[in-house]
Amino acid sequence: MAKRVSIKDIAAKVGVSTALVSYVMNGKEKEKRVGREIVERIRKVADELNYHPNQIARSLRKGTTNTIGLIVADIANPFFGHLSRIIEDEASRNNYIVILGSSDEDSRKSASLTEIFLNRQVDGFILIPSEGDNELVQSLIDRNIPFVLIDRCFPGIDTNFVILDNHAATYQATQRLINKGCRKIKMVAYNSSLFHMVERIRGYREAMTDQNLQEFICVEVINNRHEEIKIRMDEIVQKKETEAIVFATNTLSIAGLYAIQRNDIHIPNDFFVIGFDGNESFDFFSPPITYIEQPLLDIGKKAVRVLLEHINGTEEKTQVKLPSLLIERYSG
Amino acid sequence: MAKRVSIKDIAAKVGVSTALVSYVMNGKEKEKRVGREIVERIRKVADELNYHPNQIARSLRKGTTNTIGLIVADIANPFFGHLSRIIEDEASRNNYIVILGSSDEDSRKSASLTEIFLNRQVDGFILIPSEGDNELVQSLIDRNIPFVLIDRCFPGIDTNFVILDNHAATYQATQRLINKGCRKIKMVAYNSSLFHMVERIRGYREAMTDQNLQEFICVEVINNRHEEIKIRMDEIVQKKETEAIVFATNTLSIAGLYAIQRNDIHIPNDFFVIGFDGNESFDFFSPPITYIEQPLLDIGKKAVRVLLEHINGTEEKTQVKLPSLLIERYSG
DNA sequence: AATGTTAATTTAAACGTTTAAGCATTATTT
DNA sequence: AAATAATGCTTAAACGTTTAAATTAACATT
Repeated sequence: MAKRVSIKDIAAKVGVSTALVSYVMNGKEKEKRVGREIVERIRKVADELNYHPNQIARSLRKGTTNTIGLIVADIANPFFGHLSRIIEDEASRNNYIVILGSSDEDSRKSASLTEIFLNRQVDGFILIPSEGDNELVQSLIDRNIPFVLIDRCFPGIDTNFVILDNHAATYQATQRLINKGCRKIKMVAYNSSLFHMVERIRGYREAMTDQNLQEFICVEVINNRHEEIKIRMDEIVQKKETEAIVFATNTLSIAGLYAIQRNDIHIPNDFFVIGFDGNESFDFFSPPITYIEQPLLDIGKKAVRVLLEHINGTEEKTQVKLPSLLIERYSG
Repeated sequence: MAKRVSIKDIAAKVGVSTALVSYVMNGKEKEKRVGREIVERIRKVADELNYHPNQIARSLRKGTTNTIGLIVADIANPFFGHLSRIIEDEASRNNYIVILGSSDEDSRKSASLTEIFLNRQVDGFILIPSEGDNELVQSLIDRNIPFVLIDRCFPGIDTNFVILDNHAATYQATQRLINKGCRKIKMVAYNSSLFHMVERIRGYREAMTDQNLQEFICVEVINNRHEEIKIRMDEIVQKKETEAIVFATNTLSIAGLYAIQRNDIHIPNDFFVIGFDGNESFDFFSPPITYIEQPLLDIGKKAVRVLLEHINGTEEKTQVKLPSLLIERYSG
């Protein structure tokens, strides 16, 4: 790579010190009282030489990189893909860029990614925490590093977060099924202590209890391993007595739909189904799937804004819980 | 943020110059002949103080950031999401990180993203070029910046690229339809001069011509604008005479399936359909959709490897064309 | 004429690394 | 004993910025 034009080159050509060039390039010519015609000459030469500031040097000096570290479970998952795009755009509007890492829901990977990103001096994090990230999150707090959790949070730790009102989401979905006359309603969830999962299960449970259906409460819990999901899902959809299933995540919904297809089950005749998060597949399944939709745009934008406020020194924690929207179709 | 431990702090504590610390931290203690016990003391203190090197400083000094700029059309699109994930992993294995930008197929955006990334001194790019990126690509060449194009390339410009054998892909798909007895086979493609689109159309055309069906050749061309796609797609699927459609991209396939659903058309009774790129939706559509699959893993890995070779000084261009796989289902 | 004020510019340090070059000291060869 | 080599370390510059402080020049005020 040909070496790039630096502030020195401009200074030399104009016959002036680098300080002046820096002032002008940063629009501080008024504040620093740089002479009118010097300003012009610097601007002109910078233009001629096609000067672009070296952000690395700038970052080293200023101690700030205008970079956000974004850690998601898996960027290949469209749910996180969408969120990332929204975050990217909102960051870009504020002159930040995003460096990206996928944790695969593995707390060792998220820890390793945060360290790598910190070595690169990111100004803060947007983190989708994995199970067991409590320590990581606590250590970020201890080191006074700005961050905001999205999608999930830790009730015992006082952090910024922007999440869905998960309890309300599954409560509403379950209630809809009850209103349709279902009694034996199941929730299929991950075997996870993460708060969003706990809350989704609690929403389902509470809806059942509130309608005096506690005896029918049944939460099928699955470990997040590919083979296991498939086997367990087959078992679950095969059970004759099931009247309805609420899936607790998008991947579980998809896996469930695959199982339903595999086992030649007919929705809504055999039982009802409600999915989680939007997905094109929900539209093409027959019948189209009723699902709980998250306000991704709001979550992403808010997360960036909160993060930037904290990067800029805000101390009080911002904790946002956003409402879901039940998209009503023919599967439940 | 509490200020981090630097090499100076270690040097001070051990009572030695920063040079030695640097050597040890970079595993050059043999080469630079650092004393055995000094090495140990430096290691110990670094550990105690929990030293992590500041990559920004390192980058400034070395002129290399171990960062790849990845520009895709839209990270929210699972096709690019998958590819990004593969690239992220392969980069990570080589100690590189990825900074990400979405161009929205807009050549002004890709130009602006490349500049922003260059200011941050990325070592090279993996670029999914947009229509009109010829200039951008040429300017990267002129400035001697390492990059590799994926998914698309410019036949007139000698660059690295890793792409699908697009011609073979649609040739094969079209031929399958012809073998099934179809004559009036359409291709639905974007109105784009990008090479992958041109090649996909050419593959279709050639398959038709080779079977003496040139009189039936019909390429429906659509501009990549949301409303237009919807309207045109409705028109296209409504035409009675159509016997089969080959969609030229994943988004077109999905849009086509939506139109088919909207217009209450039955596949394969009304006509056959072959889609492009895998998608869960293809599995849930009834019937499951036959589609052209790209070897994403190979594309992503190869792209990273080629890029790293060029970052490390290789001069000759690497141009890779990978074969597609036709996933045969019941829609065509 | 001395002093103070203001405006315009330069100087130089700092950010945290890397690394070529230099300098002692000790060991080996002649 | 002198010359040479090997060992182990330090010095200091460099990367490209930013910015507080110093300097200079011009002008205004006594």
